[in-house]
Amino acid sequence: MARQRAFDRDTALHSAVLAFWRHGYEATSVAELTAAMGIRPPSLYAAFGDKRRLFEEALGLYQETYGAFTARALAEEPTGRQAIERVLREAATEFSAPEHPPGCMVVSAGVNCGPESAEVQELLRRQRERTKAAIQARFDDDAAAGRLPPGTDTAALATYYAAVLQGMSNQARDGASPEALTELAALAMRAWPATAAA
Amino acid sequence: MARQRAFDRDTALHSAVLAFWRHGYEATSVAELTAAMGIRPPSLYAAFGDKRRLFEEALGLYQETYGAFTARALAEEPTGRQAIERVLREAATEFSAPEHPPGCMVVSAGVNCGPESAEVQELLRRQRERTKAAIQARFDDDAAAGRLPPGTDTAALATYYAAVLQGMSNQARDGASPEALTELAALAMRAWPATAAA
DNA sequence: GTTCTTCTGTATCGATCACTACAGAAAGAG
DNA sequence: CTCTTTCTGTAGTGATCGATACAGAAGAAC
Repeated sequence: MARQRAFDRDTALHSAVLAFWRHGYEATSVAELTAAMGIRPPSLYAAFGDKRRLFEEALGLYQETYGAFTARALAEEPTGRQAIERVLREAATEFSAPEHPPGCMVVSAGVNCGPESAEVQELLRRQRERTKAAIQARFDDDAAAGRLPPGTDTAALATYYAAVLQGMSNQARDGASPEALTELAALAMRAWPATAAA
Repeated sequence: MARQRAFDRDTALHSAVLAFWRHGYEATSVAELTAAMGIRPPSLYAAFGDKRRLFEEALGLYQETYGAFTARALAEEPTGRQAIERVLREAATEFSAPEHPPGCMVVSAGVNCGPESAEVQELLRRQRERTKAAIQARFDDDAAAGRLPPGTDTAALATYYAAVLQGMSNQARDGASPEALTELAALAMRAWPATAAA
């Protein structure tokens, strides 16, 4: 029927992920995006709508790839404690891997945005809250199974570990090594409430 | 001799602190700054040089006022443990105080900057490292005095608490209450190494 | 081949960016 | 008063922002 796209949409989207991850939403210009994606502005707008919708798609791809280790650990580990311990341990490696920008895109890509990108900030904030809620859900399982002391505030515990993850992302952006982040993760696990019986 | 300035320089600088604190360095435009400071661009440039130097001065004022609680706690408390415990406790209140933007300006004002503001990012990064080093120095005192188990990695401990502080700043920016942050701080203190003798 | 549709590249839109030229106004020196 | 100096407001600099108008090119239907 018509002319077909001359570039691979998924490859271009992946390049956009890396660009947004490195400099954040606002600081990544369309000119920088088109250069990274190897296309011209009209192709970008035809394929992705506008900069905001491109970011939304990029964030989705990030979650399914680089950021998927969190959901995987939370789903696969038998206990909340083992789940969060694995999340922190894998984050230490992922956040400082040299193959891609440091830290976590969900944590850092929307920090310094003006009011005109309030939608994007809100999108990221909701994602951070979803992660925190998923962590707390596993802790609630532990509490229900008696693996946490009676009366443990699982919401506060989830907030604590969410903050540690965000702090690890910041440290990685400041150049922390995988080893330093792994030590950090191990220290953070010492805050886990002691159970009376094993 | 000559016409004198029609605005109060310190008051204007304080307004600049709040503007930079809220939206970060790059996302705060000169137009927004002049509006917040109640002056016109030529007055800003005559009094402060340019946007970057205004930010440097604003950061200095922030450190002497809103951000001074950290240095104060580290200087005044008798032990490293008491110092970091007070830093976290006061940060819980300061980061979520309704009188000013949430979180810590040193943590959040330079996150999403492009390469053209590398100097500002580096300025903030160095400040974060100074704070981490100041924390570790107090931990080293504790280690030398036998208040920490032999062989304790004080650098890793300082990295951990620096990350917790940054995570608390992020949580505050996401709307965490002073109470939630205080609970977070208390949990973070549970990672403190147990000493064999008291 | 012709037609239709969609993509691509050039070149540009108005708006905003950090920043400043310029002229008038204000205040002390004489 | 005049002179000198510095500040203030208006207005506008070139550059870049996100986003597009337009025309030509590409490919399938016929």
